[in-house]
Formats: sequence, structure tokens, C-alpha cells
Amino acid sequence: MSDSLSKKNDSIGAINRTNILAAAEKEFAIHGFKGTRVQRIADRAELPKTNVLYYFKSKDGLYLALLQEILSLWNSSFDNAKAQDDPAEVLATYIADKMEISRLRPDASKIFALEIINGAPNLSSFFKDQHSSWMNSRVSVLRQWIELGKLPEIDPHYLLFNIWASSQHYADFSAQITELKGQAMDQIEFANATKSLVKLILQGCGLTVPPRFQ
Amino acid sequence: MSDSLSKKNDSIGAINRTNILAAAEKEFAIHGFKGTRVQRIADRAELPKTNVLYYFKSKDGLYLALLQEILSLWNSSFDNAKAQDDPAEVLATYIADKMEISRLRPDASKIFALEIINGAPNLSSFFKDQHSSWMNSRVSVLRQWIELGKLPEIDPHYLLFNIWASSQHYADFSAQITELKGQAMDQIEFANATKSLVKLILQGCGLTVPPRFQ
DNA sequence: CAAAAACCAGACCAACTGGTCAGGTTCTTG
DNA sequence: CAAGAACCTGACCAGTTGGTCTGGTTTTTG
Repeated sequence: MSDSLSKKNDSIGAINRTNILAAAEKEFAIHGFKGTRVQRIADRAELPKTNVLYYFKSKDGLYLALLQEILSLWNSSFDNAKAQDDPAEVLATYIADKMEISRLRPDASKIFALEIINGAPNLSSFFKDQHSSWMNSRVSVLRQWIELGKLPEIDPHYLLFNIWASSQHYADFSAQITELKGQAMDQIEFANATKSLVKLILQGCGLTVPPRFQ
Repeated sequence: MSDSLSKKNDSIGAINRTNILAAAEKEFAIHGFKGTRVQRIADRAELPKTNVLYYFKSKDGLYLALLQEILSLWNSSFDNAKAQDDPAEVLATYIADKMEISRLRPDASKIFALEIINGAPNLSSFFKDQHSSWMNSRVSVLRQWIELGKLPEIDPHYLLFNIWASSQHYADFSAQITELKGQAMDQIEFANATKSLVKLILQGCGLTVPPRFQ
């Protein structure tokens, strides 16, 4: 594993590609796809524009490559939850994971949000199908929990929407939050926000907050 | 009141202005500011492009005019809540109001979200100040409720963020929701989502859901 | 060490797009 | 009803921007 990786990481091309993707992530998050200038990405990556187009055939190609990388962040421990697991534990962990993404990769979250708001024009139907089946399987687990009496009656869709919305909000609306709180949220505030959110949602659907999230 | 209004509404200019704003709302919501073409707005409003520029000096001018109209939607009954009011009643109504905006004006919600995600480049500092002082006064009311024992201990900021996030989600992420649920949400589903959300949040902060929201 | 592959970058361009201009027509009003 | 205000629109343009082309240099590899 380290072999193929190190080979890739060593090559000057791989380093440039990484830098370009990082630069692109910031630019696309701030300006959106249309508003982003290839020249600005190049400036940020400290490369000539031609060089950016050398590594990624086109602006679209670069955006798509970036989007693909971003989508891989959306996996989590919740993916493998089973009916016999503890709902409180699983959901609390899931919420905390989501909050961690918002804290560490706010730009990735923003790009994803922009994509969805614009009607997901660049999300492949493969991704959509995959996402749908993921949703169906998770809804099914939540329903099993409800049948088993481990989780009070609640529409699983709305519960998941709420988790996504409120955790993602901390990334997407960071500008508003910074404005309203007077300064950007630091790690401690994120920890508090996470506790607060876990409590709100778990208590909201009648679960007890696990000790390590209190 | 009807005098000045009717005069305004009758004039051909006012009608065109309204049509252009409506067309612009849809275009900006789908494509973002940079991605929107004046020509497309004109097509949608069934006017020549020059005509659009005649009524609104520039693309920026049109966007700003639209944004101003949109911001006026953000007022609600919660603005005037007092310490002596009932938290459950006030918050439930506030949540329902927000959901209603998502249902009726999804494009407006999207444009607002896009603006914030991009770092609010077009929101005047006047609006920001106004928004900040609104936030402060509402946080203060929530704190009073907590002191009076009418509302359990919770960070007022996080509570408000959660309300905004989860209600706005239904507008901003409508494409995702439609994809996952198989079809767009109708009025009945919105009503169910609202009930679900009111219950989740109120129960989440230890309040009893008022009968008319059950 | 040679040659192929990978990388680099200035000059250039075609397409697009916001916005102007000039010459109208229609509506309002004194 | 005259004249000014409001409205309309085709023709046009200048700036921007994604992307190409060409001629390199550096790195890898057999």
C-alpha cells in the first residue's frame, strides 16, 4: 500500500495535482463553479494557468475530480449500523462525525451544498442511485429500531434530514455564524455545539444521551 | 394605501419589473449570481435583454433589488416575543413560519443561502448589524425564559441555528429530497415535516408541543 | 546515455456576455 | 392635442475567460 502511494506522492505531478485540488476547493467554495476563474486557482496554487489545464483537461474536469473526492467524505460509521446496535450510540456518533466534517472540511461541505442547491447538475445518476439505496437501507434500520421499541415513533426521513441540515449548517453558514457570534467558531465551540446538537436531537426523538456525549 | 399601490401596479413598468424580478429569482436560484445570464432572465420574462437592463441599470442592480425583497421575508412573529410569552407556543409558530417560507418561496431561500455560503459579499453592513442586534435581542429573550424556568438550559445560539438550518434545508436541498423520496414534497408532506420538526426541536429542548402542532 | 515521457509556460484566440447607443413608439399630462 | 416622459429594441462593442498551440526543459527509464 505505501508503495503505490509513495510513488504517487513523490512524483511532482501528484504534488501539483494535490495543490491544484486544494486551491480549487477554496475557490469553488467561495465563488461557485461559474464564478471561479481558472487563473485564480492557478494563482493560489502558484502555478501558471496553462499548468492547471495540463493536469486537468478542463475546468469541468477539475471540478468533477474535486467533487468525486468530496463525495468520498460522506461515508461514515452509520453506513454499517444494524438493528441490534444501540440507536443512541449510533446516532450520536453519526452526528459527531458530521460535525467534524463541518469543522475540518468546511469548503468541501459548501461545494456539496452549492451543487445540491443548483439542482445537482453534476452529480452522476450513479451517485444518485447509490445515495438513494443508502437512504433506503438506513431508513429500514431506523424502522426496525422503532418496531423493536428501541426508538420512539418518528419519520426516519425527517430525522435524517434534520441531522444533515443542522450539522452541515455549521460549515455552509459559517459566514453568518461568525458575523453573529463576533468571531469564527474554534474547536472548543464546535465541541459545545456538537454536544448541544446531540442532546437536542436525541432528546428530541426520546433517546437518552450516551455519557461520553454529555 | 391602495392608491399608491394600484397606481404602481397598473403601470406597465411595474408589471414588467415584477415579472423580471420573478424570472431573476428563478435564474439566480438555479445558476448563482455569476452563472446567471441576463439573456436567460429576459427570455424567461419574455422581454428583450435590453428591456431588462432598462428597468434595472445592471445585473448587479437587479440582483441587489431582488435580494432586498428577499430579506424582507425574514421577518416573523418571533421578532416581537417577550419574556412573558410561552416559549413552546412562540417557538412552534416560528418553526412553522420558517417551514412555510421554504414551501412557498424555495428560490428566495436558495438565493439567501447562496449569498451566505459565498461569504455574504452583497449583504450590506447595515443588514448585518441589524441582523446581529436582532440575534442579540432574541438570545436575550431565550435567556430570560431559561432564568424563569420556562425553558430548560440550552445555548440559545445553537437552538436558533438548528431551527434555521432544519427549516431552510427543505428549500435549499429540495433537489436531494426529491431524489431520495422519489418525488417533490407536496403540501401534505410539508405539514407532516413541520409537525415532525416542531416535535423534535421542542421535545429536544424539553418543552411540551402545543396541541395545535400535534 | 539516449530517447521517451512528463512537465512547463508564453502567446494567442474564439466565444460569450454585460452593457451602450441611437432611433424609434406609446403613454401620460397640462 | 402637443410635448414630454416612459417605454421599447436591434445593432453593436469591449472586456473577460476557458482553452489551444507550439516550442521548449526536466525527469524517468530501458
